[in-house]
Amino acid sequence: MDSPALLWFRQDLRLADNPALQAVADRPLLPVFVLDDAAAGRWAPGAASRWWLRQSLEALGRDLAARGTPLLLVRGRAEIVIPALAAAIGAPEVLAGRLYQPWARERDRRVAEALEVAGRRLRLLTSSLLRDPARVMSGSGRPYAVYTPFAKAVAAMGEPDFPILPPARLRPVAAPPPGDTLDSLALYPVAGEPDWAADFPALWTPGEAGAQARLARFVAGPVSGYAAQRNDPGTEGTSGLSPHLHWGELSPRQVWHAVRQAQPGELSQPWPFLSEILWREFSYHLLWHRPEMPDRALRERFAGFPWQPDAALLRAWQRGRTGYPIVDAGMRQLWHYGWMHNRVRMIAASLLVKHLLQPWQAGAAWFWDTLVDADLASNSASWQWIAGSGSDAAPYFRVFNPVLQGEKFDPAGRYVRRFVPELAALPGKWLHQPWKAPAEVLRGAGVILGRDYPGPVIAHAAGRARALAAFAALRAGGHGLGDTTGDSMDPAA
DNA sequence: AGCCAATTGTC
DNA sequence: ACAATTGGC
Repeated sequence: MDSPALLWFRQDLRLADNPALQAVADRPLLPVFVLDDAAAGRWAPGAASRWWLRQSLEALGRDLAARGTPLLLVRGRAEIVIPALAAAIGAPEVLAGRLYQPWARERDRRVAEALEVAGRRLRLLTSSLLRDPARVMSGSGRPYAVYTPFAKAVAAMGEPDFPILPPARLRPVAAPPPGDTLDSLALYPVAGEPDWAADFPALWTPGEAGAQARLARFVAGPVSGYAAQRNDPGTEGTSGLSPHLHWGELSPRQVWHAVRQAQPGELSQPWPFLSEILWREFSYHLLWHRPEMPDRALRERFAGFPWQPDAALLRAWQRGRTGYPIVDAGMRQLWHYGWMHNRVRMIAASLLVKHLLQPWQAGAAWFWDTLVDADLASNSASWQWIAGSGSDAAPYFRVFNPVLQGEKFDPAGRYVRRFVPELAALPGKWLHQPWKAPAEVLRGAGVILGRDYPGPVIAHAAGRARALAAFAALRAGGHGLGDTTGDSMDPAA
């Protein structure tokens, strides 16, 4: 069989362990990436993701070109572009890794239809998850709604298959059609790298080689102390693999087996980390079975939650000016590096939805634009989890105390001092609650509250009480809330 | 993978 | 006095 194949790269920007690439065998191959923002709509990649994507496409293009099969880049509607390319090279088959976002599922259906009209077909392979979400079902034959039984079920399916090696060589098609340039995809808002990304390269190396290097570094060190170190935002205790996994520069089973090789034997040892991989799987499981997850609360009850949308409060949170140092450190780390430590994501998200009563969708939208690892499944599931509106969510009455969380997880203050430098000279005792510091301590640290650093946007006790009252009103089935802010009431529908 | 106030336990 | 535990939110 020597007919050419079209290999459609989407969120599997790698050569190793790529089932679609393996399925091509040694047929002539045209690799293509299509930037189709119109199909994705609101969920087209955000700014930080586009920065990443541009670099990753550059890397993939280099890797493919080195094997004699340059990557074709095209801007446009996939259901037009893909069938046209398949026709141009006479490919009976288009191969791609399966996507799970609602918009992508719709689009794949349209692409498949357009191909079938011309007697061709779209073959989708599982390449970005350990298990296909449709294949994991509870004993009752229904999808899982709770993480723990889901994780147990996936673990009980046994270790995933070993990764596939990258192909030794690839054959190009005889006459590749012309494509667009990387620049013309306009993944950067202006020519040259955007200035907000100035420090991204210090932390990130997008592309398959960078992903492999990051994985190797993780399994050589942090993975062994993961259970203890993962909650310390001031150290590199986590893997930092999330953006690589999002774009599929690495597959979860490559990660799984690298970790298993470092920690063979009982699954319980590497479990704290592998469990995070399974949280990602669970998020995709939820997205597949509950496609409304990015937009609407999974718990019906929350449809009537009395959120109080407020542009100024949202902006203070976005800019890292809430007056809670651990939260502000996180929001600034996010802006600076396109990434935030997971522990801090929970604290910052909790403050936004509980103390500030801002709808979780507003927080999710900000993360979508600023995170290099923005992922529709993980982002939506996690925001709903923290808001209490998700399947298997944290109960709404769990309200993080940002002072206690800061003291518990950043006891030495390394993290806050790094990202909130205006507080760097404050002694540890006051670092997580500068408004309580005596005047002479503040003076000694060179801090004037309200000028150099804001006071707390809301007192913790008041914010907590208001959040619990809102929740109580919800439980009582009422839609009103006896708040004192009057006209700012605006229950989100 | 919560917080907090009340209660109980220990010196 | 203070720590550990508990139950409601």
